Amino acid sequence: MNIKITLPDNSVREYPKGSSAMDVAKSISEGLARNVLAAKVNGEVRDLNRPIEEDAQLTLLTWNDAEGKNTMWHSSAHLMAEALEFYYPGVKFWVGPPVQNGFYYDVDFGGEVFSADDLKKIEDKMAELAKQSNAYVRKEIGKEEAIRYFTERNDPYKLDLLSNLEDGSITLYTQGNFTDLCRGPHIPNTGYIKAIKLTNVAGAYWKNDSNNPMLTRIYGITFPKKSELDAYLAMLEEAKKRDHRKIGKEMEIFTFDDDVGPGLPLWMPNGAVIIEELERLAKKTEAMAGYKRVRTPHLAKESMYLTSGHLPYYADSMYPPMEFDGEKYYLKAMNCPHHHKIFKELNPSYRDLPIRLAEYGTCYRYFGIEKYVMRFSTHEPSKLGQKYVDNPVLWKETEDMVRQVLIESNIPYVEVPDEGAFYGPKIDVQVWSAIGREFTLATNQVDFAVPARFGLTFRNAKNEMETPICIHRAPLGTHERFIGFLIEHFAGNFPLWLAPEQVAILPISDKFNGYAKKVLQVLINSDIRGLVDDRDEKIGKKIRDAEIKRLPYMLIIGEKEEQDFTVSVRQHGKGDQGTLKVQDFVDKIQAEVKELLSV
RNA sequence: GCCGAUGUAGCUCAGCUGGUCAGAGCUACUGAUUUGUAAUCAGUAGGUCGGGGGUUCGAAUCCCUCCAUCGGCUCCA
Repeated sequence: MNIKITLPDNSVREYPKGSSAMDVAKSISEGLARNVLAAKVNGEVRDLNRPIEEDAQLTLLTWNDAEGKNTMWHSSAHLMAEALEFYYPGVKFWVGPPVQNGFYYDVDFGGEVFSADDLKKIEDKMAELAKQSNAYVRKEIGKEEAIRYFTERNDPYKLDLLSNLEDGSITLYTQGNFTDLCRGPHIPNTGYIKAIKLTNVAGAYWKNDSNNPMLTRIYGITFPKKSELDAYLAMLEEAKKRDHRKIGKEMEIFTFDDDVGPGLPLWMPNGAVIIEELERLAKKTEAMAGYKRVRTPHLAKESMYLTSGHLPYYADSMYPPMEFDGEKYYLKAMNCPHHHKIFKELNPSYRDLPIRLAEYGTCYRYFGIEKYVMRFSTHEPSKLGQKYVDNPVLWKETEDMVRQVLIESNIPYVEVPDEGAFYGPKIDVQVWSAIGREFTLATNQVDFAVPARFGLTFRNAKNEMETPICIHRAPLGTHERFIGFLIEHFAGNFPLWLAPEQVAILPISDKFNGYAKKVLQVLINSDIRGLVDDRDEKIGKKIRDAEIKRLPYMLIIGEKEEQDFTVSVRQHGKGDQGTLKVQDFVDKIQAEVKELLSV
């Protein structure tokens, strides 16, 4: 008897009943049979060798499919468990799922410390076991039998899992000397795993509950080819090189000091230049949009944050208050309450609206990149009055309004429930750093609560008092985050307008230091940031150092240049660009900056 | 808060089974060299080995404690 198998391209093939997905793969091509890792049968991911008993939609999953990768990594977790059991007989296992980049297994070593130094021997053992190409064997088992099995093995974790499983749906998988309670699926045998790297060991609470004991979580990743592992490791190295903490220090952008305190950056001269350039751009943009600048103090009394309503929500992320004359003062964690006070003093009429205020103040909160996404955060109705201001009508109104704006402006976004601010919905720009950390860069927040708390009003056209709605904006987020993002995005190779130092003037020998300084003066007079490397070094060394410092332009000058009042231009990463008159170089730089800044 | 790692000269790191273990490279400084597109040579200087306490005849090294940094504590057989 035959069954009909429908493949993703909608072609239909007939096979004897009970054929496996592997049989299908073999019938299509030898290469496919070699690369296939698992099969999706009628939407369910299954082992390749399980017989198919009826007509089915079949997708053969390879390393190029997320589900194929996950199957491989899940099987790798079992392989790691086998290796661990070899060296640590009696260890207990909790769960070992595939994750974003690889897999982990949570392990109870019974008090023994397992540290990163122990990873290598496990890795080696895994490689040895992988070579044996042991099959992953599936076995269906009754619940009672399963309970007996894991009771005998004195395994409280698997018994805990079993307690939530239904009889008839329980399976064990065995490869080599290791058997685990597992729903599968798995790759056919351990030989598919060709490259192994155990990456990290960390603590993780059992069931993610800090009241529970802590298990040892071991992270790893595997590949079907050695070359893919090498590429992955190279990618990690590359990301590490972009880490803003490393580059920031290297380029003398910012530093931290134990005496100043954690999370309190000291912006060095190079960092200050970047901040000032960014603010200059932001100020210009805001001025064009009708914003007016204000300045407010770094402190405010507790009463203001009680009025605004921030204190209960932000207490954890604000520094503790300082007391003076019986009053509590807080370092400001946000500008908006101060700005509400200014609004009140302005006492506007509807003709004055909207009032647009902007400030680049220092706020205090306790606490690489190629992609970003607009995140529209909304509230969770069940949490009104707790996490959110209790005003369901305004929530609905403003959320609909913001959604409409996003759609009409053609801005792609993802909607995230239960992430709104306590006073209203918000739009964030989410980015991912080179080292994989997600954070919020810029934010726009609708606020229909705080203006009322401050008693803000304006006079409407009917000469009645009305409460305004406030929109909070943080176009740059914090300097730390924004500049951190820029560092990683550019890997420290800032565009000309942001580069702390734009031009290095490199005299061939000290005979030309005088001319170099003249050229520097011309640059300075033209608002170009430059320096002269007048060290007693050979030109090759000066160039090398300027390249390492990521200086966008180098001007090499010697006898020829001095005679003709020219400079020999070299561009960072691009090499020799020929000779220009000094004034032509100035024009070129100014034009380039202008072009970069005209968005 | 918890688990693990790390903290040695301005920077990157070696030394850490206790006794020529206080080192290297870069940087800085001095001198020689006067250099044409990614490292000239030589010399000099620089450190309470994160802070504090303890064990010992003797501690960078072992123990305790505190501080700071990094990774993790989300992806449920």
